[in-house]
Formats: sequence, C-alpha cells, structure tokens
Amino acid sequence: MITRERQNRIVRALRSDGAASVRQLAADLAVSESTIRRDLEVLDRNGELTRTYGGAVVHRPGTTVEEHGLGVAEGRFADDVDVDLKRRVAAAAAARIADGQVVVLDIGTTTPLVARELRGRDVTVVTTNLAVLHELENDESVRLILLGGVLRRNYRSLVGSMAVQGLAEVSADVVMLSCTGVRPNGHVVDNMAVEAPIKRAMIAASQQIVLLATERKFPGTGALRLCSVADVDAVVTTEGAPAATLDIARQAGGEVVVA
Amino acid sequence: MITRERQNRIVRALRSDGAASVRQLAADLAVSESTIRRDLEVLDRNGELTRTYGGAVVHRPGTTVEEHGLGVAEGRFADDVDVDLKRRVAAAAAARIADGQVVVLDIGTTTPLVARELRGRDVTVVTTNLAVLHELENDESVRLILLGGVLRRNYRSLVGSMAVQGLAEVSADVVMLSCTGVRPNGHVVDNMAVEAPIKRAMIAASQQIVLLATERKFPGTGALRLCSVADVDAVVTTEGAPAATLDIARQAGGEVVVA
DNA sequence: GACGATACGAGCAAACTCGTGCAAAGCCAA
DNA sequence: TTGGCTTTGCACGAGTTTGCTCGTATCGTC
Repeated sequence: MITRERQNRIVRALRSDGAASVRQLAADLAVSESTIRRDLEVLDRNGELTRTYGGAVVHRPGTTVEEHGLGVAEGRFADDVDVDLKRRVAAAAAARIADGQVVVLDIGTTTPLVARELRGRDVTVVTTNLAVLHELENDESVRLILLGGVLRRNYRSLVGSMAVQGLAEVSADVVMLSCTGVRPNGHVVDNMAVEAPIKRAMIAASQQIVLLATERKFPGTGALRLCSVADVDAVVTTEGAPAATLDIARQAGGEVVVA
Repeated sequence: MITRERQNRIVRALRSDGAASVRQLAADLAVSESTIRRDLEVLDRNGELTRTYGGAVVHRPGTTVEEHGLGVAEGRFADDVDVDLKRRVAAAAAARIADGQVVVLDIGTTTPLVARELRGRDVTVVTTNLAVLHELENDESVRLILLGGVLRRNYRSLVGSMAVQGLAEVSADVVMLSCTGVRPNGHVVDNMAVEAPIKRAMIAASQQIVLLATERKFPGTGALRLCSVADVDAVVTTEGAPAATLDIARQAGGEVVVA
C-alpha cells in the first residue's frame, strides 16, 4: 500500500475513536508495528496527531497544521513537503525579528510556526490567530496581545470589525503576512473576504511588511488584493518561487529571502 | 492501554461524578491502584483535578493555570466547598439565559462554569476570559466573540483598553458579573485595577446585570467599586449570604436567587 | 492522645514500547 | 533484464510503564 494512503487511514481511524494503539493499527492495516511507528512519527511531526506511549491521540482540533486551513484552501491534506516548506519559511522569518520588537502574526498556518520559533524570545506578538495563542499561551517571556473578534472555528481565528478596530490601537515593528496567492504581476491576493480587511489593517499598523509565501503560493488563488510584492519590505519564500515575480519585489527595493 | 487515554478516562469519570476513589478508578479501568495514583499525581500537577486522600475531585473548571487565579487570591489549593458553591451559582445563572440572547461573561472562575452550562445552547457569548474560550472553543452552537487585549497569563484573561474599546461595539442582553467582594453597604467591589474598567464597560454594554457571588464574597475584599447591588437586576448567590445585604438589592427591585 | 485501618509513595523486577540498523522486497526508469 | 531508490519487517539494546512490596503518613475512632 502507498504510504500516504495508509497515513490517511490512520488519521481517519484516530478521528473516529479519538485514540488508537500501535498494535491495533498494525493489526487493522495489516502491516508491522514498525511501519505504524514510522507513520505515526511523520504524522506527529506534521501536527496531524499527537504521539503517546503505545499509540496516538488526535491532536487538539486545529492546533498546528489545520486540515481546514490547508485542506479546505488547497483541496488536499497537508503533505510533508508543504509543511516542511512552511517550517523553513517560518524559521527564516523568525530570524528576522529582533529582541524587543512588536510583531503582528497574521491568520494562517505558517504564522503559528513562526510563533513557535519565538518561544522564549523577548518580543511582543499581536494576533487574531488562536493557533498562535496556543503556541505562546504558556510562554512567560512573550508578551501577547490578542485582537478581538468573532470566533471562526474552522480557521481558528477571530474576524470582524473588532479586530480592525483593535489594530487601530497597535503600532508594530513588523507584520508577518500570509496570503493564498502571489500573482505573476506581483499582486498579493487572498480568497477570504472576512480576512482581507484585517490583513490590510495589519499592514497599516506595521512599519515593515514581511510576506510569508512558500513556492506553492505562486501563483496560488484568490481574488482579493491585499497589496503588491512591490510594497513589502521582505519576501520569505522557497527555492521554487518564480524569479520574475520576486524581481518585482527586488526592483522596488524589497529583500528576497529564500529559506 | 495508552497512558494518555487512561488519563482522559479518569478526567471524564471525575467530571461526571465530581469525585472518585482510587479503588473505584482502579477497578473501572482494570489497572492497579499504583497506576491510578501515578496518573492522579500527573493530572493533579497539570491542574486537571485535585488530589484528595483516597481519590480526587474535579479541579475548579478552567483547568491548567487556573490555580494561579484563585490560588493567589484565596489560598493555595482548590477548595471543594467553594467549587461546589460556584457550580451551583453558575447553573442557576445559566438557567436565566434564554435562547438567542447575547451574554457577556466576566473574568473569573465562576463564569467558565456558566460557559460550560451553555454548551449546546443557541446563544452568543462575549468575553475576555480564556477559560471561557476553552470551554466553548469546540461547541459549534455557541457564537463566541472574544474581546481583544493583553494576555494576562496568571488569570487566563485579556485586559487593557482594547477590551474596553471592543465592548463599545457590543450590545448585550445580560452580563454575568463576578467580583471579589460585596460590602454590607451594597457596594460591589473588586481588587484588580486592570479589571475594573473592563467590568464597568461590560455593565455599560449590557441591558441587564446579573451578579454572581457565592456567600464567600460577602463581604470579601477589594477597594475598587464597580457598582451597587441596588443597580443589578439579579444577584445569584448561596444560602450563607447575609440577608441584610441582599435586601438592598430586593428593595431596589432586584431579584435574589439562592442556588 | 493512642490505636487500628487505610492510603501513600519509593523502590524494584517484569512486561511492554521505542527507535535504529539492516537485509529483503517492491518499484521505477533505462 | 539491471541498477538505484524507497519501503517494509525483523532483531536488538535502551528506555518507559506497570504491579507488587514495604515502610511511613494520615484518617477516624476510642
């Protein structure tokens, strides 16, 4: 059997029961326990479940690699490559943040990975992203400001005018912006109507804009224009991103970081 | 059996009964008492329950870091009597809420109990209380609005001007107000400077005020005046509350509910 | 305050689970 | 087919969990 399909079956089995043992899974899928252990290790690293001694449990809904954020938006399960790309982008982005700075972390699945990198750092994080809250809730060193809003459970975020209003009170050093697509003409776009105004307010509240976009976001999808890559101070991306689009940013004086 | 799953079963068993003995749990889960003791120790340390001699009781809901909130204010450990009083107050308060209403839930340890009672109900909840968020995060039927603010980890709440600003956008049917004390002269007081303005804004945003105060809050402590019991539409309390203070509310046309 | 009963935690041996290294099997392209 | 690569199952040393025993601490009762 193909690895990916087996892993999907494991996730489904866990979803239905909430937990499963290595032995049980090995019996159900007719493979050895070693194989199950290897699969569980991968799935754990991708945040799709939480490994326990002797088995695994479903990850607390939507904490890291939300099947919603990724599954809904892109029509498939997060796969190793994508999560890995995001993790590299997140690490590179976090490295740009200096101690004492105020950072706005956007909605999305990449920003919680940035948040994780910021653990233990002396920074202030502003967000509407509950996954970010979850990452930093117990970290005393990070000052965390949660913008208000209506809870959108599927995306683990807060939206609405309250978030925009709250941003009016914020002055940040940098915003880590995520999006659903970057067009060949340099337009940074999103496909969520409720998020777009918040993203625009985040941009307005921040001195510097850092765009987080793995190669998969070129060109991506989405009709709502947030800004242009020419407006951003830095694009953090991966090797596969098209040079032509990145050049638009470079020519406008923006930095391009390939993680 | 998987450790984690067993611990979840223990917590569930406790939630349904409120308390359980080591012997009973060992029999139910078909493991030795030693194992149960070890599990209880872990769960106690995580704040998910409170160990007692011979068994355990549910920790005051809101879990984990919650003991700071009350531990700091009222002494080290969860107090069975107090939790029980709060639970009764919370149930009586929740019973007052009609379907479709908008409810503001204050900071504190009683309001998460109200939130739990509201699970599955068709209501809108407005709060700065992360313990309330935690209770309702996965309940699709409740519409949840989180006010913004700076995370105050010890008290699992959001404070600051952003919360007050956010409340300006809110029009609620009722606020479930908590406090640290109700003076014999009827003054409802609190001892947290950062919370008082938010509580006042909550009152302003709501048509009706319901004060949640177990008998322990009479007279309680605190120097910051929030309002008078004469201003509230209902006081939900317990048997031991002084009649004289409650009469102030009654004479002003307020309802008094003894849970 | 003393006593018997019960509960507690530490220590220990046995059972179980883990991850890794390795060889065989499976797959793909040339 | 061959050759290179990935995946799988097994063996094994290391680490974790479990149930038992035993000395100590706590509870309820006298």
